[in-house]
Amino acid sequence: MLTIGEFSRLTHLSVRTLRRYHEAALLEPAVVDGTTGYRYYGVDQIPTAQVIHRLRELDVPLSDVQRILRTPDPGVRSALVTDHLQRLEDVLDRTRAAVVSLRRLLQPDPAPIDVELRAEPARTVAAVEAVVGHHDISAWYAGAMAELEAAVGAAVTGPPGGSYDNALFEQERGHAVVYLPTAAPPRTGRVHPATLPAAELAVTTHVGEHDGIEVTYGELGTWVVENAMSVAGPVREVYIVGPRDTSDPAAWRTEIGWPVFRVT
Amino acid sequence: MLTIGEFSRLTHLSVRTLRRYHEAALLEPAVVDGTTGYRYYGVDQIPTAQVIHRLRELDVPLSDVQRILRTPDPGVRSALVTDHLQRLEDVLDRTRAAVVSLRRLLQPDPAPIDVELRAEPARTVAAVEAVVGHHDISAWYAGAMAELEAAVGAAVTGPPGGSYDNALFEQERGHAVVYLPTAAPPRTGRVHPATLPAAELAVTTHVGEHDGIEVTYGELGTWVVENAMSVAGPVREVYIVGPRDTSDPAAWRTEIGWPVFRVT
DNA sequence: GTGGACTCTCCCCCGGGGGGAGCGTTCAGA
DNA sequence: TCTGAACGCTCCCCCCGGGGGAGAGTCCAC
Repeated sequence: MLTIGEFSRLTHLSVRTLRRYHEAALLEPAVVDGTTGYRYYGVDQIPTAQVIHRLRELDVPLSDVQRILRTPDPGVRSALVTDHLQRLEDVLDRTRAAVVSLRRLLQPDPAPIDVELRAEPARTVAAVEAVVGHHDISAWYAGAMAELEAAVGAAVTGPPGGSYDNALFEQERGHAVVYLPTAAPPRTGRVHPATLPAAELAVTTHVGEHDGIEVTYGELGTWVVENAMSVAGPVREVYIVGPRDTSDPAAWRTEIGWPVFRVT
Repeated sequence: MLTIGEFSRLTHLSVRTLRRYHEAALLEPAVVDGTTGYRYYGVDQIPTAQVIHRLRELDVPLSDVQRILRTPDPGVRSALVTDHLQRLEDVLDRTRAAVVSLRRLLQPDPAPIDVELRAEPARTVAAVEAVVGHHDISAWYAGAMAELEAAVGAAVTGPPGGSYDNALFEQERGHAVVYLPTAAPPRTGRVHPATLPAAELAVTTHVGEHDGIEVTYGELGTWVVENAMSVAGPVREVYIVGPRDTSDPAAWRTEIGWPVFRVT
């Protein structure tokens, strides 16, 4: 039996943190003295403590750590861990994107953007839609687009696009639509016909990988306001040239269209 | 002038967060109506908002964001940013280390470790010591060891080593010593003679890169307890084979010695 | 038996947000 | 010109995963 201090020295977890883990039923001392409240740990709890320590270093929430520890089947358990490692990869991607954006933002010479005002008629397309979290977008997009391409096949009549609720960016969660234009939209699985409403769009083209796209959004937003307009409705993107066309990100072209209306 | 809602849509920052940034004097609205308290933002504040957004995505604390924004000189500013990116790299390293440890911990078949009980006599070495943070250790170690090697030169009589306070791991901050053994320890810069006290050490050898070393610590700790002993004093490491000897991490050998005493 | 090290609980603090109540303001359409 | 919806305001409490410190009780070796 080890006192909490000894256990702390052996696991490199602070005494405070150990108490917290006890309270959270994450790592219960082998024995708790009923009268003094003293916690005593067993040597066999060291590996568990270490697993917790590592998982916490990977920013796995305590609740998930608990779920992982309570999973007896090692296969299932390592699947849970792998899952978190995947999430870590996603975080890494976002970090990379933020770095690219930041570099572009801190660039002293921002080239002015070309914005075109365009009246877009309503049109019906093959779409997949969902309420999705900001951070899950790219994974969701990949799945949805794959399904769309399978359903539409060669009947595609233009580049793919998407429509994204502003709430998606403001509250991390919102409605998203991705679509492929086609003459007769099928209805299979998540794919179904959908109508993009007519709108007056302020359109600009983002060149290059998606990582810096938020900066272009900002520039477009500035343009909109400076031209005495206001935004109305979800932003639209059209992937004129994308990863399906070329693997060279520098050649990618993304049209960003923000529905606007004239103020005054 | 933009209302907070409009500004929110344009910058993809939530209204709540914008108010928070105002409160923190991070991003003050261009105009605040004195009677209604309504916040109004200027179009020219969009780039600033975006910079903040990206920095926050990189987990830069608001206080540091503020410092960066208030730095007028673009050179100094980008230096601050680069600094944070460096810190990000360090986080990444720790993440990688945690992943390695985790894989080793979840391995079903942990080979038993060899532990030797050794009475180490006191000895005087050339040392550099400091109170450092857990996360700054590797950088500090690199600098200290470079200084040591420059001071001692060819008079080295054995592999380098270190002694690390337990507080370093428990409270993220503690006393650390790195040393090179030599007959006549010099006194230059941070380098000075120091005496490693005699101790009874439980010694084991960690093979491979340092990333998984915490696991070996745990195994050593288990051994210590199972052999009716208790730890006393800072842990010692001796870098028998390290990056100065070979660039192949798999060949590295690190002796870990934990001062122990027998418990009845 | 005593002193110092250790441990206990309890409360408040941090950062960076989110949810919601309750109320005031704006503005476009009737 | 009125009115109601949408929007804005402040205020309070919540989340996570810890840290600091007070004040009191406990353990153990000398």
